[in-house]
Amino acid sequence: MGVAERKQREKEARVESIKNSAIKLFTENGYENTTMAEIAEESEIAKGTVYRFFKSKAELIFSLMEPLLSDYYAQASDIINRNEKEPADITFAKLFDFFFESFQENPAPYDTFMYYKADELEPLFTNGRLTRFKNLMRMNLRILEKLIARGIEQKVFKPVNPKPISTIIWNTVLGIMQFEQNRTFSGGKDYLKETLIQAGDMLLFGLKNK
Amino acid sequence: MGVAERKQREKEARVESIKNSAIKLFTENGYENTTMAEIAEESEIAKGTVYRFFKSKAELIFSLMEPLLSDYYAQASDIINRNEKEPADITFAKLFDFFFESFQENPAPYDTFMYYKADELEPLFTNGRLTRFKNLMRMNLRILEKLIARGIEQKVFKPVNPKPISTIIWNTVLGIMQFEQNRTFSGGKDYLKETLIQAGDMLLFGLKNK
Amino acid sequence: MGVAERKQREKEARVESIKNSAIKLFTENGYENTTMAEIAEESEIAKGTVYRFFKSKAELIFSLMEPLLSDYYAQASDIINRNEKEPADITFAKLFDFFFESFQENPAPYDTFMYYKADELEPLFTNGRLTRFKNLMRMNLRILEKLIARGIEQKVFKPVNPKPISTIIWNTVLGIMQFEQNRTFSGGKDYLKETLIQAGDMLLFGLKNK
Amino acid sequence: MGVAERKQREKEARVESIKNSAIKLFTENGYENTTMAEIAEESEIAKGTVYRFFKSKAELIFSLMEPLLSDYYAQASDIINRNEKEPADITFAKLFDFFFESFQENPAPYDTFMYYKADELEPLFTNGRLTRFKNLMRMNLRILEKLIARGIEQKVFKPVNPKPISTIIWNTVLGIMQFEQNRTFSGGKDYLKETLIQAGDMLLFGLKNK
DNA sequence: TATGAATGAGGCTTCATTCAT
DNA sequence: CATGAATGAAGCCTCATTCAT
Repeated sequence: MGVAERKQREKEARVESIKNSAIKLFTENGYENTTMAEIAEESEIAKGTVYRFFKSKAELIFSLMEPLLSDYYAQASDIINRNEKEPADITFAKLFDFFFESFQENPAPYDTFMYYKADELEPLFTNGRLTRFKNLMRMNLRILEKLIARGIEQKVFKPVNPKPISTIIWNTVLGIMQFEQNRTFSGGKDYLKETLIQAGDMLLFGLKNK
Repeated sequence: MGVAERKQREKEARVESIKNSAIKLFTENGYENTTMAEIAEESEIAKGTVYRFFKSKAELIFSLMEPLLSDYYAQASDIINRNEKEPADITFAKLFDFFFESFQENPAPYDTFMYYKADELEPLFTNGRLTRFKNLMRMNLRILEKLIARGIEQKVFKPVNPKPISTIIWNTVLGIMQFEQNRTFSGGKDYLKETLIQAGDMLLFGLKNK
Repeated sequence: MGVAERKQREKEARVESIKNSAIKLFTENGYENTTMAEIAEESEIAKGTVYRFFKSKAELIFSLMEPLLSDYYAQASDIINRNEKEPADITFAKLFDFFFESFQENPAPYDTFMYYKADELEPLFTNGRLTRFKNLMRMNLRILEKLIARGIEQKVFKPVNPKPISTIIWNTVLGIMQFEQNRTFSGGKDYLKETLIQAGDMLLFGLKNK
Repeated sequence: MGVAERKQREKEARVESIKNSAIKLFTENGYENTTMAEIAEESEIAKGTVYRFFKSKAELIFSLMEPLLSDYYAQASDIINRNEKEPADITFAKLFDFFFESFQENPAPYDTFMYYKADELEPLFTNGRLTRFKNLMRMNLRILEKLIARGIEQKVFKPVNPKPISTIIWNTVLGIMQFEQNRTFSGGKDYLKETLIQAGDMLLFGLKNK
């Protein structure tokens, strides 16, 4: 007994390796321009083996995106719900920091996530997955709306409409990440960190009352 | 007399029809998930006819994206250069209004443009097209940087680094549009206009000195 | 009356022009690599007009090949039948000269003829055309066999089997022409005339008794 | 142990099978009139499988033609260089026998080779392949020229120009083979062997001094 | 009658997925 | 379980032919 555990560990290592290869290649070339053969080769395992762990290419990308949204929701709602009395701008800053840190720690999957517009997921995912995915996305928006609404109630934020504002925030961040992904435009230098922090400041500044 | 003109008009109508079908389908399903056959069918013409007007699928999407960036640059640089003495926040507001209006007038091609990250264009475009495309993108960023730098000099804007800020602005806008494109998330109601205007205000507010 | 004739002349000029363009292009690029559009453009007439004169691409190449074989047969059988008493080697030399001269006068269509192996004509031609074409080819071989048989009877030629020998002769000539067609192999210099004459001499020499 | 070997054998069998199907169909219908789907079906494998072994249709026909020319050159130059002192007519006879025997042993690929005029290869092959192919063809001609020149020096052959004569020889042989390929003309009976031997005799006879 | 735009069948090729070993 | 060869559906594009003007 120890064999089973080793097997288990090896299996997990394999899954991890496949995911990493997929993230790398999806990020570099896009979902459609990445073949399962390339992912397999990058992982140094056989094509057939990839299918042991992921029923399809769609399943594979889904398995990269789902936990990201899911975990983020768990953590974000925790931050927001745990500090109900705290001024919303402080909570907001915490939320932003959390996002930024978890991105810095493990940036790869974010790219994959950003890669897709929900519309393109439609032909890709079976109905169940698509629904789950969209729900997660909506939940993440709602929790942010909740925080903004709270800030307004606390008179910490201006009396804005929380729905569009949550969209602005969410997409400012994603847009920047997507954009900075290719040095092409920014002229080679990596401004991602600086840009994200500035964006956080600007957003918070724009929200604050007075 | 008039036959040639009518022919010309019909040809243009067809080109327009193909472009519209392409925009619709690319927006709905993405570039890779749209076939030339579908575009032809949507335009109610034969597959071969599409190729009379667009040498390839890549040529087709390029012809949707290029004029957008190109026209926008022309107009934006005009706005920015024509008002050198004007306070930058005023010019900024004009720029934003211009963007918003031209988007409202003809929103379709914007979707297609937003669809693509430059990385994905690489396998798609021949080198010449890719270079042209990237250049246009960079030019649009630069003109915005120029305006921000001017505002800083005028003490109208805070002393920020114009490079990341121009990226923030550009992507806030694009991110919102991309996102609002699917009602799914916003719950069906169209917040696009409201969101964009709010975003413009927030950005400007975040930039302004005092 | 004059108008009709001019029309007729114009029509014939057009047909001639199309044929010449076809010969040129078929020779340069092969039948499959030549499009009807190219032929039309080379002739400076519209694609549709080509179809006024030639029902199909196959009809067009057929109309280039058929008269060649047909005329050659007419002339060759005339030469052979008119000189029944003459020593066969003399007649053979006449035949060869005739071929060589008519080739020199108007070499283009020969290329087209040589271009095709009969097997490839099968998918190309309707049954009637194919039969006619093969018959012509066979008739040309038979008339040559007849001359050889006569020479043997006259003791002017060795007692060979006329069937294979007629094939050798026919194909030596065609083979050389096909080959010399591209300078590539012969190193740029045009040896066609010299080669054909030498070949005629060799063939005759090989046939002669003593 | 043995599994790898069997796999290897099976793979080779498949490649062989594809090549044979290709030869058969190219010979019967020509390169352009043969589809990859037909080749696959003839080999009783899936279309995609053909592409495991041959990157493209052009690669497939190239792989049929190249070794033929290449091997022939190797053997022919060996025969010619090994017997420098021998009378050239004897060497010539050996060369002809060798050709005839290797053709009898494995006639199929010769058909494919004969099928193409160099001009038609141009749009087909990438520059590297085309160059290699033309070089091989030229090398084969040169070695024959060398033998003829030697025979002239030895006073065994008439003082002819070796260049056109080598062309005559090469094409007499190819022409006959190409022609006899379709029974159509010869009336069903197979005269190929007889014809080739006769041709060899005639050519040698035509060359010999005295 | 001449034109050339429109048509759509069909070819080559790729690649997600299956399956025998 | 792992492997990678085999499969065949599906996409892009060409071009012979038709047809409206």
